[in-house]
Amino acid sequence: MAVTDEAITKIKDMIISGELCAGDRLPPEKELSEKLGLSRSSLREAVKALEIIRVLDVRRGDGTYVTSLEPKLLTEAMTFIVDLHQDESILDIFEVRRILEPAAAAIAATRITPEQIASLRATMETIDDATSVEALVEHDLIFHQLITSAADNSYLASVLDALSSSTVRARIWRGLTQEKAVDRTLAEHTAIIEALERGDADLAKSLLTVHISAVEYWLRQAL
Amino acid sequence: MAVTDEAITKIKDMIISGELCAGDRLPPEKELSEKLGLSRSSLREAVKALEIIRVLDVRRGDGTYVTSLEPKLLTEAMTFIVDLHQDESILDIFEVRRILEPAAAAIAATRITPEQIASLRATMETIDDATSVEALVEHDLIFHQLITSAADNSYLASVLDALSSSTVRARIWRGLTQEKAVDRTLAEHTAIIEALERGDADLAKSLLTVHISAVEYWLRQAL
DNA sequence: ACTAAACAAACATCAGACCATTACACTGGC
DNA sequence: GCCAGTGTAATGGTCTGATGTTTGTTTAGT
Repeated sequence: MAVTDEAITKIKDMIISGELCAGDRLPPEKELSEKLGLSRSSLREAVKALEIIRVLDVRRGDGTYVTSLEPKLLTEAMTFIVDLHQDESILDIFEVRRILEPAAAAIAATRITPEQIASLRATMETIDDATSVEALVEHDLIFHQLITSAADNSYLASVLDALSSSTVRARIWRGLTQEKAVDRTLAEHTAIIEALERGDADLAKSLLTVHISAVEYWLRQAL
Repeated sequence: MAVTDEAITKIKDMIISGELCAGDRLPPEKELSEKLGLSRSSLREAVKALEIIRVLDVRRGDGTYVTSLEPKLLTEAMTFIVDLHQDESILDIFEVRRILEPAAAAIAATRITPEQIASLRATMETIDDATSVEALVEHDLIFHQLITSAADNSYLASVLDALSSSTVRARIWRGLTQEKAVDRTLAEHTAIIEALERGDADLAKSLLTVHISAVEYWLRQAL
């Protein structure tokens, strides 16, 4: 194995073993490179790789730290990869969403707070007939994120957020606008909010299944 | 933005725009670094980061290539991150698995081939009373992977594989062995195979829910 | 006590050298 | 003509050392 990959493994092991904890600061690059037995250049490659997947946080002029390692950090790394897979595979991604999002809504229905309901309603009010596609995408993003976060499971939220990255969303809403299907989609959002408010897990789940399937059906035709 | 991060973005954009396709070879490091306007060292950091998340494949003495970008490559990158999140958060991970795996089994029940059924049976026959924990983990890994792959959705398989990384599995089987719960777990595996063979999606789904919930219950007590 | 300048520590970047591996073309033998 | 072995060029892997930039801390002055 290359020295850089060894260094990646060693740093990872230091975190798994507990030698390094969330928030801890790593030794300076020079010192760490000597300890691990490689040059500073090679160590920097390892650190950069761990920074991209949000394991390390490098602060210039200060030092390098282990991130909080919260599940939400998984999103960024996953989104990066999902963004690159956008053609045929989009239907597979939707199949996973159609499993996860209704389940998330059902959980959310039992746990959602009045404040979260209010936030959902607020996102609806930012929309009218003149709203741009970009604003619709933004609304959609927040709407679905509010539901997944109401399910109170960071992993669930992270995976779902990554699977519905904004580049994918943008393409879909552009299509929905052309098909004049925006009204129907927004009406579905309203119905979902009402089901969540009544705590009707079963209805919320079914509504989400219908909601996602509708988009999936449109996509299947468009491709 | 730092030059290295710029380089990462530029390379990513080259892939999204189609300037670089799966399997394509990048220009040599020296040439690419001049084209992007940064030193070879800094470019190498960018390349290393993209290699870790399986976007690039670097072959020493040959060149650097864009990977196939298949969804299964998502697994490795995700596993790397999930491996680092192993304490309290394990229950959240199980909640996601309990949603996805029964759904995957239901889909698998309608699509599974006789060959895949035979492979599942074969994994059962490698096990007896004297089997070591390591071998049990290996069996479990293959068993669940066969089911997710029978669902014929690479994204579903990737996400599930990542969420049930082998480090997590190892801990659990060690616990099951101590609790003498190995027999019951293996019996559940057998029942799942039979449901899949009969194409009974509903039963397969329920069996998976029970199967995962049992482990989840044990975990909740153990923590 | 407060402020601002100086300092030190740490990461950012670069240039250039040399090593190790691989692919490929060439050559000789069959 | 075909194949195996060989050599070479191309390419990534690694190291060293220097310099720039940013940040946090200390210190001198008010």
